Amino acid sequence: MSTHRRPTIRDVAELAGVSMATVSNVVHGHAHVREGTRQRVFDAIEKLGYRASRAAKSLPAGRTFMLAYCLPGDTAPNSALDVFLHQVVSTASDADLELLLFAQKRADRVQPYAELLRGGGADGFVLSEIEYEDKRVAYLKERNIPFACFGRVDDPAVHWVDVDGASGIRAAVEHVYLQGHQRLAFVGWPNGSPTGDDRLLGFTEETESLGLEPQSVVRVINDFDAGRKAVPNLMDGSDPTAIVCVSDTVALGVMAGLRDIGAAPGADVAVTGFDDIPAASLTAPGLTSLRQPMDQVGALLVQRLVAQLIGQSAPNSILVQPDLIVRESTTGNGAASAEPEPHTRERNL
Amino acid sequence: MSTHRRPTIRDVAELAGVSMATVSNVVHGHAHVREGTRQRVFDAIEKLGYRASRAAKSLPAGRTFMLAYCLPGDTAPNSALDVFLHQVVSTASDADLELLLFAQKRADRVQPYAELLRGGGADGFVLSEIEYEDKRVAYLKERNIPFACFGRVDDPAVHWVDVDGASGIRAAVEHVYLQGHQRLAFVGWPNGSPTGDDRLLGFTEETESLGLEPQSVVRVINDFDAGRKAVPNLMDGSDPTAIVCVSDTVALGVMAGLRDIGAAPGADVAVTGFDDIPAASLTAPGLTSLRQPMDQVGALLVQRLVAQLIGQSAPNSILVQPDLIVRESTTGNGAASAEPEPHTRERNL
DNA sequence: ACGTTTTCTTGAAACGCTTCAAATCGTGGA
DNA sequence: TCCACGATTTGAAGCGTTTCAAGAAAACGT
Repeated sequence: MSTHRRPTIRDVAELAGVSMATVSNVVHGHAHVREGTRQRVFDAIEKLGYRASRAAKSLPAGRTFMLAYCLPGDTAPNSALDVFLHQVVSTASDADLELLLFAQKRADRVQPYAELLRGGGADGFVLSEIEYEDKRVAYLKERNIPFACFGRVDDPAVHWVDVDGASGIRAAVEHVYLQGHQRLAFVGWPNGSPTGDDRLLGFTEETESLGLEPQSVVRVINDFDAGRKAVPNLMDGSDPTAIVCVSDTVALGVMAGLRDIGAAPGADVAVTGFDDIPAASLTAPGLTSLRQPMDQVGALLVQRLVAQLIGQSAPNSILVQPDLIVRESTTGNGAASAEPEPHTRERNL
Repeated sequence: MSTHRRPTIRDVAELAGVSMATVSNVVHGHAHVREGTRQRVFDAIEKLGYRASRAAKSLPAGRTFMLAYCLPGDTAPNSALDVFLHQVVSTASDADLELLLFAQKRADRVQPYAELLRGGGADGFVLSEIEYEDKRVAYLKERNIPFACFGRVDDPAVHWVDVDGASGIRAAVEHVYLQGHQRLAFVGWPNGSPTGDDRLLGFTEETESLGLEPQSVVRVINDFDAGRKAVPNLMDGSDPTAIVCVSDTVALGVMAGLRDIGAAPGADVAVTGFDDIPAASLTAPGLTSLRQPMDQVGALLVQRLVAQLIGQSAPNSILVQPDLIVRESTTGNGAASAEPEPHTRERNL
């Protein structure tokens, strides 16, 4: 019952028969501590299970020993969040940092950051869902607060990590090309998102470089139905044999749309997506897609952040490559009952 | 360039011409502060944009003003995490609490909690993925640390919130029964998980109560392929016309398995899932499923926790009801091109 | 006008840790 | 043996808040 008081540095000092200052020195590996003393202190620490309290450390240090991440405000499902967060937390923990989560409530994207900073804040921020001219970037940069972005930023001073969407799409195009497809189409997002624009760029670049004639491109919002409804238009003019999509959601819609008009995705028309969301492998035929290495991204972001915190310089921007995951939507054997790769599991939270 | 120092309570005191203690009193709404003084202090606070630093508040208070949540250790996709976390963070924020995220690194489920607590900890924990005889529950309870579980715990003293899986499955059974199905089957998880056992219970209860003869039940791990491969056995003996599944992942596998043997899910055999993962609506036919109200759960958990923190008593356990989302997998019009409900969108992180 | 109350304010200690100038130790050279 | 000097260790201040006993001010009754 007696909730034992957490041991303080004073308890350790007394047990080891030294002053609090010495304990602090030992803990911080400061020079000039005699070996015997160091040992006694370590023993005491061990015995008491001592660990400096975050709050007490913060106060004199003027740092919080925490990073912060703002959950996006909308409620759209974000299937990669768990992997991403897990990696962010783990990497941060390696640098003895913890992760504070906060959320955007209103439309204002900057306000939650300002609010958090007023109340003690964090030592640095991980940003995601970067948009062109992102207000948050401007806000944090102006205040000299360390941050790292998941998503490219057009400012050489800003640290960012992004997935090379263009390169990913190029790989998808090359893949279907090697499967013998010559007439491709691209289903993209509306103009104006860094991610969408980048992926489209990959499509035009690669089809050109393969010497294919200009291919048809349609743009829809990121939505299953939008993809589904885009199919009739798409098959109208150019009559493509492969449809490269900007996202899995759209691609799955396209697959449904193909079935609506009596075409078999995978067998009659190849389809590729992007993101490798769980649904891509929970459907038959499985959807060929590009997996974003969210674990890498998470780790790199935190490393970037930590580098800033300890004043190290490091390259500011990094592009990581997505992996092409080939499934039956581009290989044709749609009814294959043997899945090539182990399926991921879905859990209850 | 000059990174303005965050204003402290002393700055406010000076500007308002009062002592720090008075500022503190005003902020905390303590009695006996003259109206004029209160106003002056508020003005100063407003003008300076003052907010007490979390760390400085923590120290004398002996609390951290933070809740903590441990991300599950494995890397299985958890599509509902974002909604859940968002709600947890928002609700916590309403009580002026922030959310600290940490992660399990090794197999030991308790160790990360112990570690976090040693280093300053948190005022309370939100647990998920509760198992029978959960070690974490024992650990925290023993130490008198406030916590609330997402998942039922067989201990009246423990605060928990869970989704009523049995009731959800009963609704699914009733639904397919009303569609005219009499021969049902259940695809469940291996014995031993509170969630899986509960859902199975709903199936046996409801089929019995409907006066149906004992139905066949198979158990598989929570995996697409496992569901897919279970179909042949299932259609062997009892030849069910409706298959109720313990999860969407399994259900999607079952749908694929049905196609493998030439049956049309939705048209020939009805299929239901559980969890309403994004994939359930990103497939054709859409999968009838039970949506867990993760937002409710998140909010309730935090409310439970806050009640403990401020010493209020409140009912310890709450069951929330999942919503049956009917799609074409049980209504037959599998090729319908008009989806009944707006599709959710998938984003890049 | 004066002693009492009652209402407002405030000084200073305490929270646990870091820091740094100053004190103490120990050792080699004279 | 004594002193200087680097190696160790430590006392005490300070980080921003809260708290509470105690002081100051306003209000009251006579």
